[in-house]
Amino acid sequence: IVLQTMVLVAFTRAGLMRAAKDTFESMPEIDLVCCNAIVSSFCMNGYLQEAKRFLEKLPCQSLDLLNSLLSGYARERNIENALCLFKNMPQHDPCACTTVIVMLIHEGKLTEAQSVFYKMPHKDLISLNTILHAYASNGYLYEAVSLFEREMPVHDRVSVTAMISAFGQEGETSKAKEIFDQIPQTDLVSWTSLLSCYVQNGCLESARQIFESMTQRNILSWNTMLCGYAQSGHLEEAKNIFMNMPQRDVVSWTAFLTVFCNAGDIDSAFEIFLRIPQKDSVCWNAMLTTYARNGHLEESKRHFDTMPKHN
RNA sequence: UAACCGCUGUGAUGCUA
Repeated sequence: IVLQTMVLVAFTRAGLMRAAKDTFESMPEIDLVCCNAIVSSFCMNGYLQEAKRFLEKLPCQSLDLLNSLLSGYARERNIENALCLFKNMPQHDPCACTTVIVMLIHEGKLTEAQSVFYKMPHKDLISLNTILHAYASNGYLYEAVSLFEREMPVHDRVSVTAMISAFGQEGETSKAKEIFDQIPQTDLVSWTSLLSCYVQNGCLESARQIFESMTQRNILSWNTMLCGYAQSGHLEEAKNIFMNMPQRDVVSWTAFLTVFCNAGDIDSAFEIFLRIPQKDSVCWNAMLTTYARNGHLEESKRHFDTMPKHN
């Protein structure tokens, strides 16, 4: 059993689910370990109907397996099955609750997410952070602050990052900075969110200082700084960032395109647009906006008709 | 029983409304 289980697991890690399943079915005897292995790998690879069928045959269904299936449903946004499974689970651990809460938030059902949250017997830091972030990013600043200050015994970088973007969206840059200064251990994400806060509020000098003092940067931090210059029409600075960044993605290209949109330089914008690898709907829209904002009705109509997708 | 490692539920960037 042990050897065959090892083979089975090797197949699942390689994504060869068919072979894993054949291995499982050829086993003369099975035990809990190999059952768990096959079912959880079905879940992780999106074979949920298979997972469910196997799971129903097992004499005892471990909470871990039910959680795996639940997160499988959540991943493919199968709300109905997820909620049904959740209701019928013998226990709701923080992991299962958080999975459902995230799914509900994703669906815009904040009230339902809240009610799952309130019923949790043990609210761990991750579930608190999840709800905090939902408040913070949906404009419920008061609720976010109150949760953060009154109901959370401890905070980590994730909690603080949520608060920074909440304050940032409300234009409270100094409160964002105040909270940032309380983080015991900052990381790239918290630095970038403070950077983004300054950028969103047009504090380009503070943004620049933050950006320069960052000990590490990734494409998101470069993009954030680029957006700051792009949105405020700082052509030279934007060019400088764009030329010096180690890598570029669609976001970088689109941000750079908007510099020319704002400057009314349609030809340069279009040149940029043509060079964007892997165009997505946002960059198509950005080009459309460039025509529309600058009074080129005919061009914008033509561009609209060539767009692969409209939203 | 403990330590370490790996996986797993939460955080940061672009157009428009």
